[in-house]
Amino acid sequence: MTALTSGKTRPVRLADIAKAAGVSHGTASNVFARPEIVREEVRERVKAAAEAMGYAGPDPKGRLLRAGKVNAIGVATAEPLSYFFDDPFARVMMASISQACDATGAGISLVSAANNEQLAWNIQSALVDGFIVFCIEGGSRLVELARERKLPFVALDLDSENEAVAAIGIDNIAGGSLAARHLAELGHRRFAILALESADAGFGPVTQEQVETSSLYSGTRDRLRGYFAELSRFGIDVSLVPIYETLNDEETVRAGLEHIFALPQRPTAILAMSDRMALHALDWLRERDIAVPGDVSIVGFDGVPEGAVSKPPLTTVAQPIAEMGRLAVKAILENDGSHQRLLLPVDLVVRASSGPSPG
Amino acid sequence: MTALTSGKTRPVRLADIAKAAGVSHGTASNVFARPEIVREEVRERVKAAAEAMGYAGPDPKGRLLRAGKVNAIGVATAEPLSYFFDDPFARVMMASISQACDATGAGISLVSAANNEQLAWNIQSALVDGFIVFCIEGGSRLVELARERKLPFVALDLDSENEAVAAIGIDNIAGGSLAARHLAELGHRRFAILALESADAGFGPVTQEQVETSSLYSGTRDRLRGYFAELSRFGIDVSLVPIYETLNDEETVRAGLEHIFALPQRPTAILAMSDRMALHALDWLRERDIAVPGDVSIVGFDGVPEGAVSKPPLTTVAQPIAEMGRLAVKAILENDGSHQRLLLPVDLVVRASSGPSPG
DNA sequence: GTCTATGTTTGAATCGATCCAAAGAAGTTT
DNA sequence: AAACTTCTTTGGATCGATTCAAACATAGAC
Repeated sequence: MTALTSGKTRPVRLADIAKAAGVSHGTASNVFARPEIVREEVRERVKAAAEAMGYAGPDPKGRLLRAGKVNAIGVATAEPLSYFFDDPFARVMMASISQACDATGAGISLVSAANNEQLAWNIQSALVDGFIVFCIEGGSRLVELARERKLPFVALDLDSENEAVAAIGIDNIAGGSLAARHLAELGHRRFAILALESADAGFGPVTQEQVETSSLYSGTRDRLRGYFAELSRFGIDVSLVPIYETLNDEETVRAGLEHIFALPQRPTAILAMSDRMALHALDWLRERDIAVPGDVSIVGFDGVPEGAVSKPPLTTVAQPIAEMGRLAVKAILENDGSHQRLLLPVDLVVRASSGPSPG
Repeated sequence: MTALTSGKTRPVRLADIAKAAGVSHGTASNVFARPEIVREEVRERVKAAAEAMGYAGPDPKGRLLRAGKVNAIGVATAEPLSYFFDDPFARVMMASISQACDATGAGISLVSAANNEQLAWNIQSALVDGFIVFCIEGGSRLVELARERKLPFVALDLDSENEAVAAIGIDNIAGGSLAARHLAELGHRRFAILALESADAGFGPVTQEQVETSSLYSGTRDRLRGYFAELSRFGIDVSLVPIYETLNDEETVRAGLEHIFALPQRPTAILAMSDRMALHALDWLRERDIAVPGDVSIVGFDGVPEGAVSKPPLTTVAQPIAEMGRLAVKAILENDGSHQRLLLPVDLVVRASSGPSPG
């Protein structure tokens, strides 16, 4: 019934309907933006013209340029886009970020890319008011790219050593201590550590020195410092504690456990630097009928919801993920030019995966 | 070292650096867009000026207006934003959509809103080249809103009866038949059905007629038709099969099971219209020591990955989720003005939650 | 009949880029 | 020396809106 609804290309601009209705484009704009200041008769005439010509309303592209604000924040990662939907930690974080955005009416743009070149372009051309950067891996380059846009931005996790970038992170050292103390107090003395990466794309057994010297991932380093500081306090010789770095996926976690449990001294307690690793470890242990926490206790890190329903439920160091998401969104939207670095506290959540040492 | 990096507002435009470098704005633009056609000496001069003035590169806002294309697709839902990260089906779908986007270099904008008014505005002002609409609930309004933008768009799930909108869906009738036949062939004769909504925000026991007459959710209706067509074929009186509608959440699923198992004739087989419901049902049954599939068999719908690792693994009707995501993205990006309605086939995936009838 | 207050409408300026036809420069042929 | 290439650069037009000071109407006050 309406005219030309099925026309292929349909470049009807505000100016067109203004002309058709016999008013200036200024008035036509007001009809949509502030209808109350336009005389009713004129308003109806313009609306009728718009309807007749199949005008879809003011094009946001035009408005955007004038207004300057996009009203959307970009969430960037160097991982593929699907990371946001696959990784448990990312999902919880995104859920909290999206709640904060919903509350303020801001949209979310996901930014990422298959390769590095694409990533640069995607960040440079993202239509956003600011960036929240997940710097899980290869963070430094991502942060640099985001910085170059000169938009408000905040890094999640303080992996970047660069003091000049705004960041929201957690106290990794305290978190490590919390986990280690819990197990030590339960009487454990033989430990093994499932670590996150300390250098790009590396996995396998490493030493404390290697982690300390590879400056790229301060999160890994600090959690380890927390573990070791506490274990030393209990008189444990940390130089004998095996550390196995994984890629935070099932395959390398399993490889790590094979390695650890092939050592002469089997551990009674495992410190995992992520819940994801801990959950994979739980599977591996169950398959081998190694009782948790009867034979081996395990403590994760992150506090993802999956940990609450695993078999057994996972003792873990919980990050205030919801709080972090909220603060990140706030930092972007209420940006005042200052860039602060926030260190949030973590919490030990004791569930059933940790118990007294069998010894 | 660099000039005014910390200035509060910093409106450096391309024209500014052009003037500073003593070239026309056209040339300055070329330095960034097609550097190879600019003489090296000039190029360096412009770049130096940009650097000195703290120019972050061409503002995408400006480029956008000229180019017309945003290079991003919007994914819209009437649920809160966090739906994308919480719901298993949505997550798998989003993962496949994001893979398709990654492959083509397109970005993703998440569109949603707390209330209906916000939703309208968010859709009207979203900077996207097209919409993929998740019309799980309240689909019709959402579809209408997206239509009004007159951008390419495609609805996921054919819940909208409106033949004029492009949509990608699955053969719900065939899917229902597949599930029902599988159980009937295993000897089951006493069935119960956990249904999705057939009318807005409704849950509780319903009759076949109620589902048939509430036209809002054709997905629910068609799955039911598939179930009943097949059960009738096996001589089962479908008017005696209890149907309980849930909100697809734990609470209402549990309420549904309480209801169903309080009936005089306990079922030996449950047909669930979503994996999410089926998984909650599995929990409920385990808590009551009702053996699956010993006492009761259950078949889900969707084919989410969680179903493969549940206890026991879930027999289900798998949707080609990855394929749907890919096709949806393709439909937006290669939009040729035509709107097609695609009906994709589904697959029965037999796992351990279904077995011979105990009778 | 002039003045003022109030309510509408106008049209130029602006947002920040890209595109392109035409002009200019420098080097080759004829 | 004129004609023809080839390579660079220029500056105006354009994308689609919003904003705002000024112009214009209309009505009521004096």
